[in-house]
Amino acid sequence: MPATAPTQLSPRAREIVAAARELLEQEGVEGLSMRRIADRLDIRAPSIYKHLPDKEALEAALISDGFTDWAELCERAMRDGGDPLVSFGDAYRAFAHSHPHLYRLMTERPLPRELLTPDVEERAARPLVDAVGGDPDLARAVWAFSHGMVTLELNDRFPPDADIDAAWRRGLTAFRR
Amino acid sequence: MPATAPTQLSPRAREIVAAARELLEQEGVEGLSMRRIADRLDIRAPSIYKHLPDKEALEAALISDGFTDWAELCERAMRDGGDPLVSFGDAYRAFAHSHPHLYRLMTERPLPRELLTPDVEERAARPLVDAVGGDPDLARAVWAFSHGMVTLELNDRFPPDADIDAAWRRGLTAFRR
DNA sequence: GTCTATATCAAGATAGAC
DNA sequence: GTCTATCTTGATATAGAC
Repeated sequence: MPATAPTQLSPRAREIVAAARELLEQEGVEGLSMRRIADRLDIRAPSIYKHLPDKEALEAALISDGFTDWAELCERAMRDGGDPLVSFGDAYRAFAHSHPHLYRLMTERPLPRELLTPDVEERAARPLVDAVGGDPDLARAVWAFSHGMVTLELNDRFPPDADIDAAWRRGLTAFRR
Repeated sequence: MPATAPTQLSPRAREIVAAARELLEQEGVEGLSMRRIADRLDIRAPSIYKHLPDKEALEAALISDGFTDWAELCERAMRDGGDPLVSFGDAYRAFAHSHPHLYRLMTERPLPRELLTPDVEERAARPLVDAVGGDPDLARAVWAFSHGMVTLELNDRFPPDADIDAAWRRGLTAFRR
């Protein structure tokens, strides 16, 4: 029997996912355990399994929510006028920096696509494709640049004196024309 | 007492690191355990601790070796003539694809810099800085683009019909002038 | 240089009572 | 919807004998 995305989570399941999200954002992917999620709700870990099938489903719910949040933020940013690539870069950076651990969960390994809310990945990708006039290769290049900047930054890979704003500008203007 | 990089590993420690590297490249970071490294050498896990202080030191040795391998590959690529950015991109991609799990270990979290072979990080960064004429912002932008492309590719984030070669070309030519 | 025995800890998950 | 009790597995690491 293939795994399928839950059409909807029960209210209680949503509460569990909300607690998991708080835990994830505060402690990181390594700290996200069924036991510790349960602690935050003052229940025992086995109770979670009455509402969600397993940990993979819980992570998939977190990732789906993350995509939705990102899509909303990005759609809003693209509506605000100004250079579309700069708006995109600013939004990308802002999202990753406000939720670094969620961002990691969303990007560090292959997606459990069968478990995600349908179409959520496509929705998250659309604003950038539109912003570059529909050129998929350019969209992928801009995405890769932004993703690379953000992860190198989050992982403290640039030297302390690096001008990270300048590197962002250098990259985005290179793609502008 | 601050942790310090081992000036040199004993011959036996080098054998352990070599076994760990094989295991890492075959099974990934999650599969890299002291027990399983020991298995490959037909010894028990506690014996490892007579040669290396702990797992962190072992990972640091793997990362140092990875930087050295990368630096050698990249230096060679830059000597081979042709467009420097294209040579760099090809080398970056080749390295990440031949050692995806080592690449992950080297990039997915902050580096244990105090434990690395001295200057190995700088050596790994130099060829690109030289290739772009010493402009550090441009070097960082190209690095971010390459790192982003590679991780999105390794994590299967591009759609099946994506023309990944075209996205690489689009990015690298954008940086060329 | 390697061993056994052990400490310590934590993870995901299930059964079945209430 | 939650509980207790439990299974199963696996991790890093230390002590001390050989």
